Amino acid sequence: MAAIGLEMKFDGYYTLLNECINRRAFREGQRVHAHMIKTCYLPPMHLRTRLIVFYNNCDRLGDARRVLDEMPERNVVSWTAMVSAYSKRGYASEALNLFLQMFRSGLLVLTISANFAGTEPNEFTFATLLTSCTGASGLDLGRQIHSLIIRRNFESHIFVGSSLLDMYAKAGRIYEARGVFNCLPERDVVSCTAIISGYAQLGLDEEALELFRQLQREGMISNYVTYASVLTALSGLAALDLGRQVHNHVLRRELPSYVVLLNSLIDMYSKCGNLSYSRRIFDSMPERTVISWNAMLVGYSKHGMGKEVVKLFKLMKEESKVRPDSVTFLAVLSGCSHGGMEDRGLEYFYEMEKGENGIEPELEHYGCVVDLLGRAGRVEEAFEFIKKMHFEPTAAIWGSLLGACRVHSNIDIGEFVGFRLLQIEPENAGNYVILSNLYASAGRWEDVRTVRELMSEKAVIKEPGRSWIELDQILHTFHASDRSHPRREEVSAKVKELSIKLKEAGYVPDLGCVLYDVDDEQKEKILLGHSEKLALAFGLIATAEGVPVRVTKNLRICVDCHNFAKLVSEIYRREVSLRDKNRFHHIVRGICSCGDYW
DNA sequence: TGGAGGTACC
Repeated sequence: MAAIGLEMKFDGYYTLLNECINRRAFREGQRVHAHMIKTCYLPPMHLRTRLIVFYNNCDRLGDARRVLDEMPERNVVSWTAMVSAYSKRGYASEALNLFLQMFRSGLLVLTISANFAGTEPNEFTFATLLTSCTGASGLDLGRQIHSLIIRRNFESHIFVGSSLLDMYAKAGRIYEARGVFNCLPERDVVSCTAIISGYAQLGLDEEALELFRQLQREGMISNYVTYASVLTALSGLAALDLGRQVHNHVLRRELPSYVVLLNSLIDMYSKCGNLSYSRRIFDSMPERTVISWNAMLVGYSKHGMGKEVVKLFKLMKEESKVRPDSVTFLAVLSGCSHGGMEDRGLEYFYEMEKGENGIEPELEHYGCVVDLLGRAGRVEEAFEFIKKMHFEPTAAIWGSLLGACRVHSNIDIGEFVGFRLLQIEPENAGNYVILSNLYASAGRWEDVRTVRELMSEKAVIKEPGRSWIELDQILHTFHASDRSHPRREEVSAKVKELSIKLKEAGYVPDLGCVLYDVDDEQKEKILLGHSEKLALAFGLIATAEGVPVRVTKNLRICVDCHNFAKLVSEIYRREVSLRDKNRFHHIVRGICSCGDYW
């Protein structure tokens, strides 16, 4: 009779707890737990595990841990429930420590008892644990766990495999990730999405897109996470037509309005140059997270629309329950800078410094201030600001100041900063180019030569410049002095024609942009071979008159190409929208939205 | 008890 009573008690508690888990009803669940204690009921292992799940579900990791610690015996499910909670909330070292504790307890039991299955990790444990292998030591740990997985024969389990390939991809080891993926005996939408997103997150956008297409051909049914991942790749490629096509798929599939997917769409449209679509999606969202606001703010920022940034930020503070985070402030500060609203940006930064927003300025925010001061021509002040920072200045910070020195022709500071930068980042060719630009603008040709010699001494490997244009869902890519495009003859003839016409209108090639030791004629030839000029020329011949030309470049646009594009927009009456590594340049009738500062 | 996902200075 007593046994039946206990069983009924168990059933009752179990049902009640599950309801509380589903509804995340903390108080109610706590009362259920209290009732067990008050009535001296000793819950069996299974029920205690539900308590762990319940507390974790209500964000009460400490309470959950107490339940685990007080358990007279534990099985793999109770251990794994707690490891999972730590992993999900980002407590990686706690997750790993608990796993080790579990693992050691398993070994201990192994030595004293034949029945050790209770604490032997299973596929659930490994799949969840691998998500905690991030950061600096993540790869080492991940590899060690991988060897445990192989020894226990879990490698081809689909969840373990997905988690494993994701771990490698997040550590930048895409080949190893792909190896795990290729060896999976079966695939599902999660493992496929993990590998696609792995490529996209490493900036291997074309590979991500190609794999997405291949897996679709092979029958993968995408879900909203797959679409979000491929949209990230399309944002990187600025592939508007392809992005629209994915958007249409999403609409046809009638996927519910997942915030994550809508955020990806906002980002994709803005990075593909279509801000009004981004805003339309943003306005139609039933709920927004801080990432939705940030994506929209970043969009306006990259397009140099400072006023819109300020307006939207105000709206966010007034009307939204979402609190700005450190990324919001990065977007707002860089938006003010890109939009030529230096004073406003500085005001925001001082507010941050005073602690008015609850967000401490980080190194990146200081970087924005250097940019703001530099753009405003306050180069000395920017230099003093860097010296007073309580962060060690990074190459990005010095790079920002060097850019300001170039635009405002401040040779003294520029020279100091330039050489400082060459010490920190001797392999970055861009730094030599800007320093050389600076000397060239002052007519210091001897110094231009010194910089050039330094560059050849240090054997700089320059990331090859690459520009592309999307036409009818096809990306046409050009490399510097590229002769590989099927329409290369036409393109090169068009560049020559442009050069002649532009020179008549006053174009003077900026030879300081070339760091090769060749004669001026050769330098001019090199400049005309820059990838963005090839893409621009191709855009002019491949699209109808009057149609805006959209070019995307993997690096920052050079001074000469910027001048060139401005003149093209004026003479050929074409709007040119050029996205470089940092921002958009919207050029209309010879005037660029960047105000010639970038 | 479980695996994938959106924003970020230069």
